[in-house]
Amino acid sequence: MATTEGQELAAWARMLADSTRATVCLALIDGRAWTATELAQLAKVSRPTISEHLNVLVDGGLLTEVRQGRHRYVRLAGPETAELLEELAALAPRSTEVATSLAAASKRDAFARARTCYDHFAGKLGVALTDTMTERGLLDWSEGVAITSKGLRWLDELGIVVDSHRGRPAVRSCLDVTERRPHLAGAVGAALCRHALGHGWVTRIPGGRALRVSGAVAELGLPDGTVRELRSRV
Amino acid sequence: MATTEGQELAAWARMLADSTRATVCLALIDGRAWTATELAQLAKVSRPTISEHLNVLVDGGLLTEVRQGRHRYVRLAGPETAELLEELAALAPRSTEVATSLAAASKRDAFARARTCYDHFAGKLGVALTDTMTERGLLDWSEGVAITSKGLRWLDELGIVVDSHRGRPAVRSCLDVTERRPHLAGAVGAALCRHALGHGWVTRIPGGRALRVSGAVAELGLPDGTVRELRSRV
DNA sequence: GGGACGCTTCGGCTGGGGCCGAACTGTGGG
DNA sequence: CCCACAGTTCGGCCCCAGCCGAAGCGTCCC
Repeated sequence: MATTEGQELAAWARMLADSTRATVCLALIDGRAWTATELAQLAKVSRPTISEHLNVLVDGGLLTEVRQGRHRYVRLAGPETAELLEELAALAPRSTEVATSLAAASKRDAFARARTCYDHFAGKLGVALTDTMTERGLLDWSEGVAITSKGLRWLDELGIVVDSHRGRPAVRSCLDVTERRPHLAGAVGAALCRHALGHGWVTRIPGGRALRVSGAVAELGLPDGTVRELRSRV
Repeated sequence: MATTEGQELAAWARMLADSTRATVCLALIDGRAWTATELAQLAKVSRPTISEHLNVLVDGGLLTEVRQGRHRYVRLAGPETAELLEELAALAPRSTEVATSLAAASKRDAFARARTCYDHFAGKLGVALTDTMTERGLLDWSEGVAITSKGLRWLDELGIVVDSHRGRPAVRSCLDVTERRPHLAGAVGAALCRHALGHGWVTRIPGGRALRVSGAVAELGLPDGTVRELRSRV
């Protein structure tokens, strides 16, 4: 007998139904490739254990792996996967955190201010950049979202190369979890993020997806006030 | 120690990680309230078993229940839940169905043509209705989606009452799983669906979410050609 | 070649989750 | 008042998934 729709959904959900695997997947939303040992440390389990978990996730199509020498690198299978995980993580929170430490609060602040969502910008930074690009006529939202010829010229002037392989759409809208408004995703979103990271306009804050924003981020055309706000309080 | 984000996500996913529970949730996407016994029959498990599963889902916030006399009615907690399930079910399909029976094919056809997505229309019908409303200036997509004053007047003329309680947005865009284009959701989408069902313009095909479309659906302003297409092949 | 290192396989332990039948509770109807 | 019926609780069964330590495999580097 054919597998029913319910069985398929259950099989899929089962991949995330273990806290070790869920932790791994959430960590991978940063879009980078992690080694098995790194993930074992993160999830606080032994290497044999993480090895099995990664097998499950790769076999299930949630992750892809690249073997390089004696290393096993895994990453999320694609942007759609990351977006779905973001949504799930946002919808799951029945955590009624009452007393929060100062450290946790400032961490959450940094997360809300600027972070990566898989391979593009999110948080206040992501939304502000999207807004600015729209105001400057670089994006057109009349029918979904599209990049204008002016937008393409702008990318060119910045020296940003967009590789839109495998039919990935150039631009795509992605709902921001903290801002509840759309930010820019797609190949262009990824290219902008890669460019800014490569030039040190933003840098990753270790241990999470949060970003530290430097003044040079103004190169992306953001208003001075916005840049100042994004940089305040470290 | 506080529960980590990974544990929360895992706890949430665990609700769907059982094929019986997953089957139940998918059945409930039709937006109706089902009794425990009905669901037990559907999922082919005993009544004690379904009772426990429903406890899990209600406690987890995925379902809400109403007790009426000796009956226990459950339904999905809300439209967002339904939409998330739709997305998950659409992303999960690693089913490589090769040989499909004629019955299954015609069933899938009916499903793609017209169905409910929780409490609003989906499939070709949902997308066509959304397009028509947009062309006639009843919806405005310049910034997200909104209903125009002309749209409100149209609803009034049809005698459709929109109850937008608990701050549910009047209109909302929901990605159609089969058409891969947005269709109308939100309180207005629900009201249109309820109205059409109530007047017999569409009727449910038993055993699923698919709808049978009558010629009277033209009352919603759909072009003749579209109506004919939606009605063809039963 | 040999040792360090990243990862995997294997065996065995353990807990928890899903399932049912039987018995129980509570509601509704004649 | 008694029976039919919806749903629940209880006890017990079984299976599987997650975990680890020990041992094995393959790669890199000196």
